[in-house]
Amino acid sequence: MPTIYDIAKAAQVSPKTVSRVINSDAPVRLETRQQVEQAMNELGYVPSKAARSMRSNRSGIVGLITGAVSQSSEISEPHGLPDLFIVQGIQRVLADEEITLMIADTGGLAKRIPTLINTFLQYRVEGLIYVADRHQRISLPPLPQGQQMILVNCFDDQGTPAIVPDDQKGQHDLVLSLIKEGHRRIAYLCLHECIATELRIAGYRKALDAAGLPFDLGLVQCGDFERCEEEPQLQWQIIQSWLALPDPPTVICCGNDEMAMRIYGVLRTQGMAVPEAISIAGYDNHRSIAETLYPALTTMELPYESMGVAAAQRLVQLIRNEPNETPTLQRIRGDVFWRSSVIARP
Amino acid sequence: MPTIYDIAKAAQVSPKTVSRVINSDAPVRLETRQQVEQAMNELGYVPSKAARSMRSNRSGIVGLITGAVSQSSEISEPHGLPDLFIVQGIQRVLADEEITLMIADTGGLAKRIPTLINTFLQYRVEGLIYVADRHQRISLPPLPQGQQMILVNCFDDQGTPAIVPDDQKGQHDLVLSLIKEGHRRIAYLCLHECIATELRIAGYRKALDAAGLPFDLGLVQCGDFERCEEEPQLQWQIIQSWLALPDPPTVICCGNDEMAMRIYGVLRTQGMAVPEAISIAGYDNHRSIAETLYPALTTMELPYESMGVAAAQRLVQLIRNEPNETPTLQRIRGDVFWRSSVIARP
DNA sequence: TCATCTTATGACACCGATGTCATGACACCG
DNA sequence: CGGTGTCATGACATCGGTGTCATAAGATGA
Repeated sequence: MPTIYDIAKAAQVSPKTVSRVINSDAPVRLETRQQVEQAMNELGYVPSKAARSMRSNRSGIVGLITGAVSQSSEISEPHGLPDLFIVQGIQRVLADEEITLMIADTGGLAKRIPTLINTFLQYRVEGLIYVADRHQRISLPPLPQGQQMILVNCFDDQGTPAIVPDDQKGQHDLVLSLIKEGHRRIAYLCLHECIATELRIAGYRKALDAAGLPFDLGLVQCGDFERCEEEPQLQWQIIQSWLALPDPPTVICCGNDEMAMRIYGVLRTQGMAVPEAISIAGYDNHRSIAETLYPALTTMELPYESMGVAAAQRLVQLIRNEPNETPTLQRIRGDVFWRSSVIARP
Repeated sequence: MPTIYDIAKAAQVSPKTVSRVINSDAPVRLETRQQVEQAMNELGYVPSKAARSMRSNRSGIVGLITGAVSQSSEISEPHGLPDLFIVQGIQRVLADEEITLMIADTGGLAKRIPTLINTFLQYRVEGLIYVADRHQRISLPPLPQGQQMILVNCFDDQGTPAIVPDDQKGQHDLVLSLIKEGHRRIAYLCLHECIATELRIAGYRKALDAAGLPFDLGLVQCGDFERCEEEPQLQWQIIQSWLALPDPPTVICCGNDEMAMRIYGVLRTQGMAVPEAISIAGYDNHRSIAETLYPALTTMELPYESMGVAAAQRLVQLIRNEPNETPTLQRIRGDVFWRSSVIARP
């Protein structure tokens, strides 16, 4: 691979002049410039980032650590695939800023994180992004002074800037939409206990309050049995108990789209049509499920891509040392995706 | 960030001695080594890859280009998500080799490829990987002499080493499994015309031949109507025409798991139970669908992770200049995942 | 005791860019 | 015509490591 010296020799100028042509940071006579450009084309010159970043102290690299990427291949669990969209959002922003993204993944082992961070530090990354596979509280090892970092889909107690989904507002908006369509008795088949579930139940309750509807604790049940053999029966038991109520629910909100998909199966096995007999709503807007299900699923978007965009923009601000008044914990809102699994009630 | 000179000064040795401690490539007196190590710990020394790779001419970086990553966010199409598994497989191998992966994505625009390659060349990547979002023939711009590259999920006419799924063998094995379970009339609702479809139909036919069963052209139909409004009806028409045959099929193979999922919906709407009335098989082993559907879907795995592993291993071989006798086009086989959507026939 | 070898360490140049400063050729002005 | 300013270019040092070679101290053997 030719160097700037090879180009200089071929164009019969000094290396510094070649540098000036590349960076156009000082005037170069047209004729000289053309000679240099010709030499670069003929020799196929590509400048070395290593040399450049050594001199300028700017690597142009941002490092991203994610735990979810390979988790799914090791553990046979619902995989946290959607966080790919977070990476997409980040990429889009960074590409515009001419920043290169390096991605490392923990393979599900937290103890690998220090090693990964160290690798990134060797490349003198200008910033770090940690992406969690689900909304959670985390604690990362301390970084060198001045090293910027952003947390995505998680947060810590050290005040590191963090981008999380607004789970409370999300469930709130979804339930409010259902109420607007005339639903009064809204059941919630939630996920196991976790931060998202807590926030979403709060949002669910707030929406009912806002509409002046009573909060019925019996209508909120955990429907997540970790895909065990008996899951369909257990879920059906819950639904049956709801249907036996004097004032049964007209719609069931599910903890996520996968659960909604399984509830479709359970209901159909029992001869109940969606949405005619009962409406179903999901959460996540996991498109390969929500759009493909028949009928297509009404759901609340988990705004992964927007979260990625927000994270990258905030990191760029930090790197550029631009002032910003964003709170440490930045909550990103999603939209309701209204499809045919919910029908209006008079 | 401290440099090797700072460590040298703190430990009262020469920079070269510090280098020797870091690389353990020459004997250092125990006492000296300890001084150096202490200084490194105290100052939080992290060696600079830029400086290192400049001197050693080895970047330790491999570049990966993928078109699928952001395609899904721009175009509302079935997204090529599963190729994330390819990246996982690659990562796993490269991590063991202490190679860092840089990922760039075209955002679905082929014209961005030269720019992305150029960026990677600036980092002096030791190898390049191009990952396509579906099995296809491609043509990439020429690379500098000596630059290694591997194609994944695609191939070209220039003899670049390529890793593709063995679609023919895949469909063949799936159909053979169905035959072993007693199915004699096997319908195939395939995807639109493409390389995978062609190969899979060939595999389907070969399996029938091997079992001495006749190939009935009428049992192979394109069931892919690109999610248009009328898709369910059109699919039902095809299925109805099959059921009206004097010797109707007992199982339908679908072009992929998403299609199988939609066929579940169509059949149930028409009051046909899966698998009692008719068995269904998919393709891809897209787990969030195949495992979540009720009943769970029998399907042929698209061996994305193995493809990633094979690609990375082969690239490492090329980089290390190790001899290998692998053919240019390397076909990777997947397994049949037998679940409850297919029942045995007497 | 002196020549020879081994061990541990340092001096110095170099990888490929760029920042700083110097310099030569002109143009312009008084 | 000499002083000043601008333009285009080059010489040289530098970023943070490592390869090459030199060298001093101690070990070994004749």
